[in-house]
Amino acid sequence: MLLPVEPVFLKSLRDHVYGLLRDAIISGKLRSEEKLNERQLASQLGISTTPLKEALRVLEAEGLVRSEPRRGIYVTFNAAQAEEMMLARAAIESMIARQAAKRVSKEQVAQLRTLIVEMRAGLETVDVLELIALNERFHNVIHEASGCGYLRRLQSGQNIYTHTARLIVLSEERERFQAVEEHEAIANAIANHEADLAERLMRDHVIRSGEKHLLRVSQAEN
Amino acid sequence: MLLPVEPVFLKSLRDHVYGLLRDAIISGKLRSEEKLNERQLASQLGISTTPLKEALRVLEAEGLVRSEPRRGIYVTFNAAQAEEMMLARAAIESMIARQAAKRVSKEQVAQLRTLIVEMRAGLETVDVLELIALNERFHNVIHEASGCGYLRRLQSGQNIYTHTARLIVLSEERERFQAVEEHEAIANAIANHEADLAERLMRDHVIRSGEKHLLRVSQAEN
DNA sequence: ATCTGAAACTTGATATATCAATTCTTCGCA
DNA sequence: TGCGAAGAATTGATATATCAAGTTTCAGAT
Repeated sequence: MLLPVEPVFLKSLRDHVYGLLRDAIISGKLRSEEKLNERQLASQLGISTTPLKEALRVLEAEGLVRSEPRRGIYVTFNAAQAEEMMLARAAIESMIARQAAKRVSKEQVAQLRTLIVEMRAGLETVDVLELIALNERFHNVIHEASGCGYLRRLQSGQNIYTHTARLIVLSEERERFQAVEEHEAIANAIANHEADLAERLMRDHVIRSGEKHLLRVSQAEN
Repeated sequence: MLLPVEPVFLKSLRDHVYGLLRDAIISGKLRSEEKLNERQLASQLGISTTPLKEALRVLEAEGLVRSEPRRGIYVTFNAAQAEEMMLARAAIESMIARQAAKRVSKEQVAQLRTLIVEMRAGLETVDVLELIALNERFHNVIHEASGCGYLRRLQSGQNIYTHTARLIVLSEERERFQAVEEHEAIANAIANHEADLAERLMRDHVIRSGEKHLLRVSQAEN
């Protein structure tokens, strides 16, 4: 059996550049209000301006850069915006949870319950990587239960936490416990089709853990 | 005194084309799954492919078209997505209302109260255009009170209602009454700094009136 | 008749050249 | 010395040319 091709080669140049620039902006390598020169950046990356321009348009649509016609392109990202992106995540993710509570199937409820059990077990083993994977699967089940492809996509655009940030946050025992508690409450609300409750719990969960991530990020910068 | 130049000439070609295509997709002139040929479309519009490609990337970032590398660009918009965009609007707008309730100034509270009074007066005069303008100003005050530039931007990207749709919906007396009632309740919640309440009221308001808009749109299509 | 594969064709991906608006520099006049 | 206009330089906006992946078509073998 053959392995799939490395994703890098499947992505187009513009997608690659887009990811590159996004990471640079989110991680702070490109500072806010820093001017980006299309030609210079293109030659620096060893590409032409066409794919770069397309990548910049996507970043502009996401609100990470601002383009002033015939003047320049400026990075637009700071702590305040990071917080707003976290709030956006909370808003969208909680709306997804709301819809999931309405449409979840019995199989999906079972999946959620299984994941909760595994998370509880994971608390003991202290394997942070596994907990991160479980978290992702948990949210994925909810996303699928919601049946909201557009919201899911919109939500993924608000993601600004790096893998290392997740590692640091989940390495705290208190955080691990609280996260599992909250996940269980959310799972129960969805299982019971309590849309309002699921929405509220999810919103509070994302905001609370988000504030913790943001705190870590700002600490890491100083 | 000179009038400002027509906005058309201030916008770059790509922004113009972007708006053109977005309207065409939202209004249904371009059907879902319809294939867009870059060259054909460019020559049809009388432009080169460069600004068109940039416009298409923005639409792709917004989830209105889907680009399959070296295969084609396909329109992605249907009734289900329109509903999800409305839900996204509700989620984000309610998060904005939540923040506004925390940060609103006394002057802004006064502005909201004034607008409510004007809306009540407008109910009698039946000037729909003025009501639409008042609605917009009402939401704008809340947006400014929230201090959330990013959320505001994200929210504006979820707007799919045309001017005529607004006209039709607000031409119903029952809808006008209910909208003003809801606006007043939201204004009170924000004035009293009741973040949770403001969020919930705004969410329900956007969803309720949104469902009405969507109903009108789907009726207009058949 | 069906399947295979190579060639022609289509089309998005990428590169390069040109255009035009903005900014910067500099020279000259008050 | 300071202001301002002209022109050079910069740079994003736009147009055009080229490349390469994917699709289609059709001849030829089984």
